[in-house]
Amino acid sequence: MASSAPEERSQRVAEIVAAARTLLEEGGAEALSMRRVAERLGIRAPSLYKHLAGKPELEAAIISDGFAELAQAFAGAAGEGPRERLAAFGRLYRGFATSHPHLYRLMTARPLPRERLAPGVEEAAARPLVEAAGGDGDLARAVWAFAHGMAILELDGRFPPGADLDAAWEAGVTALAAQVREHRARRRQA
Amino acid sequence: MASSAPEERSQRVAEIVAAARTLLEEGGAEALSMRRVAERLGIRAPSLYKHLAGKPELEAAIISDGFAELAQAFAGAAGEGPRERLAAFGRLYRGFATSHPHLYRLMTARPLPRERLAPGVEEAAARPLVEAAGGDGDLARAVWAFAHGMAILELDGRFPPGADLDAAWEAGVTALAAQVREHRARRRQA
DNA sequence: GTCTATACCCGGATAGAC
DNA sequence: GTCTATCCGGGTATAGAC
Repeated sequence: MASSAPEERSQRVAEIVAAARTLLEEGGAEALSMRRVAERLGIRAPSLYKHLAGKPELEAAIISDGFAELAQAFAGAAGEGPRERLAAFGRLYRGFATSHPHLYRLMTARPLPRERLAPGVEEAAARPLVEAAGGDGDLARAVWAFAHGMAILELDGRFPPGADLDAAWEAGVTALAAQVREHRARRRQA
Repeated sequence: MASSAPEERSQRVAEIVAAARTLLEEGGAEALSMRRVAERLGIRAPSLYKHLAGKPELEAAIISDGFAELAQAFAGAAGEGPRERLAAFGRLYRGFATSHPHLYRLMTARPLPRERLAPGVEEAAARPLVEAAGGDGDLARAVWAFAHGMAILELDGRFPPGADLDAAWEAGVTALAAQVREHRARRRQA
């Protein structure tokens, strides 16, 4: 069974997910344990299993919420040409990742439990990306790979200390925007 | 203390690292436990601590070896122009990731324990990337982000089932190669 | 020096009583 | 719906046998 959207969750389940989310955002994935979630709610860990199937389902609920919030963040993406659209997408993407680093990691840095997610949330978050890429699926995947790579490598502290990440983002956006423009030109010809 | 290079490792430590590497490559990070490593060597887990400080040091030894192998793989990278050099880099990078998925994840999908690594291995693996990017550090980081994003998203099964990943790689390489060419042109002017 | 046995703490999860 | 008791597996420290 797929995880319910927030509105369909029972009061108790919503409280559990909220407590779990707080633990995750404050202390990362290691801080998110069933025992700790229970402790935060003043109950024992086994009691949680009367409301949720287990930890994977709890994580999936958090991930579903994350995708919904990401899609909402993208709603504010605007821009005249491919260049500005891609740049705006990049700013929002990076902003989400750096604002919710542990949540972002949970959402992206592992295989996605698609069967447990609320239906449609992944697609809703992906759509603005495809649009920013001018409708070309291959290019959209290249853009996503770039954006995810920049975001996750920054979160993990993998870039050198003095690295100018704004400049790296700009270099990638510039390169990919030129491709979007070319793809559009080819499309007009056909 | 930094992890020793393979040649400086004692026989016993080398055997332990080899057993750990096998477990990792065969069963992923969850399969890599101190108990299992010991079992594979016919001893008990606590005995390992006479040879190694702990699991983080064992992982660091595996990671150091991985970087050395990655640097060696890049040695075969050749190409006439920026386009072909970047394409060759991408092929080798993707090949390494798909040939050793669990090792690649251990090396890249988490913060890097730099203090425990054998000195110089990270830089040796990074150098060919900077060269492929034409010497521009910002562009090199954009290239790395793209390559890592493509590799890790493929390993984690995050792209749609029918996605043409060869085409996505090509789109990104084409876009970034054009930037490398432009950077070179600007450099000649100055 | 190298290994063993034992033990502690943490984690996910289940069974069954109230 | 919550409890207690319990199991399993993991990393790790200590004590002591050989």
